[in-house]
Amino acid sequence: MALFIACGESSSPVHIQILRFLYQTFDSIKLNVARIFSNSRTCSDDDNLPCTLNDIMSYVGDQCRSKTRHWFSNKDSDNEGNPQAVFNALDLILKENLDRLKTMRDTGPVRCTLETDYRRHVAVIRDLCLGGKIGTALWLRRKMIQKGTVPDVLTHNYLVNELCKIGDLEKADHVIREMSEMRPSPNCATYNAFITGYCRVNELDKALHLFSTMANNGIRPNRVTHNILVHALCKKGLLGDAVKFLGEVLADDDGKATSDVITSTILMDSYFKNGDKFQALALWNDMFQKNIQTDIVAYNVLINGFCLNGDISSAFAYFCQMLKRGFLPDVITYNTLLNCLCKQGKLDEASHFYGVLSKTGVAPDQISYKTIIQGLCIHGDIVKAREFLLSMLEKSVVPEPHIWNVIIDGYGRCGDLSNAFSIRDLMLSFGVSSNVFTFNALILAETRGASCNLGHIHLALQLYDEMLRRGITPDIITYTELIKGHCARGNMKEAEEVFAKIQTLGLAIDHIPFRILKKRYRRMKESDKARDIHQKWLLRNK
DNA sequence: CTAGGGTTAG
Repeated sequence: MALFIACGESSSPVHIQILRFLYQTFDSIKLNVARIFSNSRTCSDDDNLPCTLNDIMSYVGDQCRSKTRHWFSNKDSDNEGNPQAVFNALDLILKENLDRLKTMRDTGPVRCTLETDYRRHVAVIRDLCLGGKIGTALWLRRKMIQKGTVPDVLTHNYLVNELCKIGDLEKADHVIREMSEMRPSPNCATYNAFITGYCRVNELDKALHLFSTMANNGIRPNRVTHNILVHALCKKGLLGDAVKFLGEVLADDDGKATSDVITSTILMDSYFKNGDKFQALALWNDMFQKNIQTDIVAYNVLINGFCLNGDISSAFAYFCQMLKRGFLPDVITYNTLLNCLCKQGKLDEASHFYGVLSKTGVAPDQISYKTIIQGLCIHGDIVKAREFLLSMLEKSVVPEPHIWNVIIDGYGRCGDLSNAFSIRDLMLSFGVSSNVFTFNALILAETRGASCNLGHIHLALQLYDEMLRRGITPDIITYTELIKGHCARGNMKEAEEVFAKIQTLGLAIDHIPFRILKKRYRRMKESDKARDIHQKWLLRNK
């Protein structure tokens, strides 16, 4: 009934199909929701509870949406129905049903065997974790435990992993404690997730401490554990410690020192980043000697390593080798090489390579576009950069803010204010909001105009006001640009005011604002004031 | 997709 109302009076084929679809998918969803509610007779004291109902609804809604989308994509005719209207209708129906289910909850639980009940609940917890609804997932876990059914270690690991991913290590710790005191006992994957969590928030010492307690708890760290810590050490620039660590843990392994491709990849990457391509290559060759199967990530690290070295011909040599060995390059391989070509100013080759990329079925991503558009802008080919932007729009890919900003900046730097602003307007029309970088690019465009064509500094100031009105916080670049603009016009009083403002705000300041002011005072033969600025600079560095 | 490696960056 509600469905007919929601869909309107039309009974076109598409609506009938939607109806059929809804009735097919709805039962399973209802079941899930019912199951959740059937266990919630007592109110939880969990602090996450207030969001529970919303979470369930959005969870169910998401499932429905994705199914609907899938359903739509399978139809190529009768498809001019408005999907948003369908989603609205769906939401409406879901809300009604949730209300009904609430009533059901009070009148009696849904009958089901314990085993299917358990399996469904566990599956819901897993899905909630993967969907980022950790609060609801924890709540459901507690409900299960209160009913005397304890989720297995795998399900707990999903919970721990999600908690660590959002950085709530306190709660992860709490869950793991409960696991240790009751059941299920944490396993190696539990610890690995927890260790990764600490590494992610840069608490390496805690991660290492956790590692050292594993043996006491009767859990043997595995290769994954080692890789997590080796990677974290490398990322902190402690390659030497990483190698030492690896040597120690492998020595404890009764000489069964089987290294794997991931460990080698981590170390190889780190050697390259430390500028030691010989050690990196030694590792690569070692992998072949030990008959370790390489993979595409290892190749990407190798290719990127040579790119970092500026050795583009070796990078392409290994690119060819990987093709010959039957490894299909992925978008990261292409982006790496594309970036290298752009950095070296080989824009023609980069464009050509981009053409190859798109013909081999590797879809370019935002990074591909960003790389090539930025390369083109830096090397002055703003026209071509703009063409790439438009080609994205033709493919219905909405560029991320950074890409728009690069083009706006490109126009600004070559003095084309009208195009800079028209791209900004185009960006807004696609629903992408300006950010601090957008405004900085526009302010730079205006102050550049001001330096050759005295009189436009007020336009830059207008932009600054607009920025504040929109709640975008100016950064050091914004203020530096304003100082530059004021100096260009000789408004030294205003320039000094902005300079003072930077210091009041306590923004991290570099040498640029000092240099701009000093230079200007020197040019004005105001050597006292120039010296004054210099003194301030020296004072800062004390 | 129970846990581990690679590409961008005004």
